[in-house]
Amino acid sequence: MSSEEIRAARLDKVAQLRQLGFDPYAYQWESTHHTAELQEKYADLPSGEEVDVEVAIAGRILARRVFGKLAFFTLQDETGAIQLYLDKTRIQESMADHDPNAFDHVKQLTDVGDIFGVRGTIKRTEKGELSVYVKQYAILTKSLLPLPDKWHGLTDVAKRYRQRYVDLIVNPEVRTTFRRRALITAAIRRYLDQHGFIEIETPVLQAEAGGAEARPFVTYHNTLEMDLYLRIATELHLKRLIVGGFERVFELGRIFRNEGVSTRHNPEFTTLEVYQAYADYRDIMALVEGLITTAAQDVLGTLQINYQGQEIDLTAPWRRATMHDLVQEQTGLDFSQFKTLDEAKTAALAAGLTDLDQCSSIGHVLNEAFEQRVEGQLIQPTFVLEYPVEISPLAKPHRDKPGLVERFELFVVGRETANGFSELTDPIDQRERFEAQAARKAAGDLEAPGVDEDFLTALEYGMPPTGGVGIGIDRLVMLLCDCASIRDAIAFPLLKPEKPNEEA
RNA sequence: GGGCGUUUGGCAGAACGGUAAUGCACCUGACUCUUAAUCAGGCUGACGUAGGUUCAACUCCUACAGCGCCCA
Repeated sequence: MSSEEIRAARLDKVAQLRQLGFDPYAYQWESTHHTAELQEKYADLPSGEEVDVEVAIAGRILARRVFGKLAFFTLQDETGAIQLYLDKTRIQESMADHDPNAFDHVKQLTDVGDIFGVRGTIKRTEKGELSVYVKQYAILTKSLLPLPDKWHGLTDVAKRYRQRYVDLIVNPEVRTTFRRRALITAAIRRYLDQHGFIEIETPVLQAEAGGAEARPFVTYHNTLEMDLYLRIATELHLKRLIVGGFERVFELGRIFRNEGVSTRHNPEFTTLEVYQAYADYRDIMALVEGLITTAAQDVLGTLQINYQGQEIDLTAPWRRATMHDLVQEQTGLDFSQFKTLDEAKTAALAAGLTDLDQCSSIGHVLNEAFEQRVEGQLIQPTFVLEYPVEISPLAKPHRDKPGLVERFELFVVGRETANGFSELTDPIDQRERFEAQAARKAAGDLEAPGVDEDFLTALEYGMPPTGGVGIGIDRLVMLLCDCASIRDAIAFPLLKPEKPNEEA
């Protein structure tokens, strides 16, 4: 039978239900329990025994095993599943008032996929399966479309992302991931709240997208008749709040970058940015350790995690090493010895590094060496310290090391997971760095932002010494939920439309 | 953006260039302890799109599209 015919057959059952006086799209149902509660509460009930308390549950029918005068359904709700024991004699007796043929109807008119509510007692069957021994039932929502194969499930990844609702129904571990994701963000907010931080929402629509280097999405405001950009970071507005007198602020929110899509990149993703007045980057590193270990401990109950077959130990304190030392470790190159860009490039090429044409400074070459040789090696959590000023336009110069800034990035399983620094508070220095970026923008660099004059004005009023950090929440969720792709950590990742639009 | 791979019904999954399997689902019947229920019978329905080669294309070629992996 074709899917159209299956759908038609189910629509016919909808009509039959209405004819019998039942609403196939009910309005309400009162449950007394979730399935997981029942499974836990009656875990020790011996086989063959019944408990004479009445319970009510609801959920989706995942499987049907129907006999002549007996049927077993598997009912799934948000918490798990339980078997329904449907006995003809009992059902016909209990429902005699409003449906003398209740048992025949449950056989004829229900399908796998329907939303079903039942009331009954608890019984463990003789074969040992805890069940709700049904007295009354109601078809709460009739399903028209068949679910995927009960045994093989839905494995086509594209279909899983496009029809996440089906994925969630048939792949329980997907629900675990998103439940954990919610617990992780809740744990983060709780931790920050306990440490005196407040969350303030900053604008998504901006006249100038700054605070990072990335191509923004452009949109248009009709009545203002102007282009607006979706934010690429929350940094500059949160720092304005520090200028305004808030000492501990954060925002956990969505940002948008008009860049490629991959297993580690989605165009919209979630970051946490935190700013703490009177703190420097060392204070912030301790904060990051506290935040992530607390979230992991709260949600997973352990700091020993397995990510895609690798054992990761999140126990703090984490390794701290400078970018220079790590690059030297992997390549033998000592970048502090180089005096000119040419010298650095020549040595780097000799060491086997590639694609250095774009590098416009020694710092860029160092960063390239780091990305090519070091990043992927940093499996256990590692803070990489002291970045070149050329690639860190918002960080404060290092108090002891010229040419470097007080910045760290956290790497776990070879991925950048957090990026923080002692924030630059000198408005004159900041203007020079903005102008260097603006020059690159003018030269055609699509990722370089322009000068944010209002932010400079804010700095001229004076920002206290401040430490800040951004944490990629999707990547943190990937790590803690063992997701191979960022698309497994985002409920509805961006996908291209399956068929190109026919219009214009 | 480049390379490689992949795309077969609602789902899963086969097919030396020669009639497009099979399982689940679906339909009919039997069945009061099943849990991938079983047994008997049954219908239906698909080769991503557009071209090309060929007597003949799911199969070979080209382009396009979606998805995946690797690289940028």
